[in-house]
Amino acid sequence: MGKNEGVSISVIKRLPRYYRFLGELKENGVIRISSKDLSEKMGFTASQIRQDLNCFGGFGQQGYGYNIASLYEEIGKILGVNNNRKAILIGAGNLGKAIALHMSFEARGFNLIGIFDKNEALSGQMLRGIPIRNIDGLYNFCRDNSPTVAVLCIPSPAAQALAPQLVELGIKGFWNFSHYDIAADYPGIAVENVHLSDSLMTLSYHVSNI
Amino acid sequence: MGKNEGVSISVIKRLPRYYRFLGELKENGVIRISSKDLSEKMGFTASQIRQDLNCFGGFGQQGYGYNIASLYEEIGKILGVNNNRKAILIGAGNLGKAIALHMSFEARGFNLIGIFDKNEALSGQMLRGIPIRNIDGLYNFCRDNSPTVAVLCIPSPAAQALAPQLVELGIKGFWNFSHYDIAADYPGIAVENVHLSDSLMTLSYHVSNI
DNA sequence: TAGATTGTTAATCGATTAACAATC
DNA sequence: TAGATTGTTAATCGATTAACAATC
Repeated sequence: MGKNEGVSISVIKRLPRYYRFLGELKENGVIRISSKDLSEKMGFTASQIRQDLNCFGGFGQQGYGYNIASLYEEIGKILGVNNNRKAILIGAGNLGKAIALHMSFEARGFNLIGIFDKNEALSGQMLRGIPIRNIDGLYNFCRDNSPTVAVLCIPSPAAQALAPQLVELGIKGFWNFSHYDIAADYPGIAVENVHLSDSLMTLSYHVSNI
Repeated sequence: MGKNEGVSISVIKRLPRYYRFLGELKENGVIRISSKDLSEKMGFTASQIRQDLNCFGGFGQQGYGYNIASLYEEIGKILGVNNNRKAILIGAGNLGKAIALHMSFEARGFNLIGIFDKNEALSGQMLRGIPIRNIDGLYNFCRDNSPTVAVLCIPSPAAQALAPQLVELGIKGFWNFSHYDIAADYPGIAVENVHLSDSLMTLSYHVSNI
């Protein structure tokens, strides 16, 4: 791993957006596109697009542009959409349920194999064909199934307490919806903190300062 | 409006994080904090904290640091957490339901006054004490209640079609969970596009490139 | 007063944009 | 071949960090 070590966070955060737009173009039967035309669609500069893509390889062709199908596939590879990583979801409240039911985990490189909640009353209930298990079974489940990613839809204190345990159990990545910031300082652990409240407050600011 | 026009997006995106950490410190009964101590807690540099805060005013005191309660309140004001803007939510599927039930709209400056879905079968069902209405009633509802913010939990094509109509109806801000990017080029309209799929793919990349 | 810590200016760093030679 | 468009280097811009005089 670590082949693309030099690539900056700013570039990486744009990759899913490229993937999205290229996917649409592909759906619409478009075969090729120049960085200039893509820049107009996406609201980036053509220069930035060429720079970004060149972090990973020369995917284009002078005088022609980029082949959409193959660029889409390349970016998919970079993002690991076919990696099929085993993931577990912890917390089957409103948000956890919505995430479990709503997200296309498969299309993004994940395979949701387990759902946990501390609420005994939920145990056995099915979400997406996956049974909700009691959190007590987490240790054995991880030992037997070796998931590598955990989706946290639990309150801050629970997330704070659980994160180190999950690292012990072999979790390499967190998709964290709790109010708590999982430190980016676990060595060798990837974290995406999704702070919906922060996003809502940013919107509040912008609406007030249009 | 537009008083803080010069402030960069990077700074604004950090404000909710300040607000969160200061809120916790306040809860814990801490009275004052220096930029240095705060920097260690938050993982920013002290320099950045002082720069960020000074975009909005001199909230600190030399030799003392920052008073937590008053800084918390100031940032709250900047973010508009007491603005109580009328908001509507469109799309009461899994995600819409979770957002409606899970988010503390009030604590972030919003008052959720209406929920809409095109599915007739959901009409009348209550979420958080708010009845789900049929989307057909949107026009009259907006005319009568003048909401200023719309939360979109609907598929891309629906979001794309609805956005301009909502602008017509007086919506000034979008919290958009659809796959579609609402253009930041509506003049005078604030947009927060929340792309959960993009976040998940970014995590996928990071896990593969630790 | 002396010590601490801010507010603010200057220096550095990184990311974006522009330019253009290479080449399909 | 001529035209188009990339890959890549150089220039610009903005954001972060460092430094320090002001001041509580």
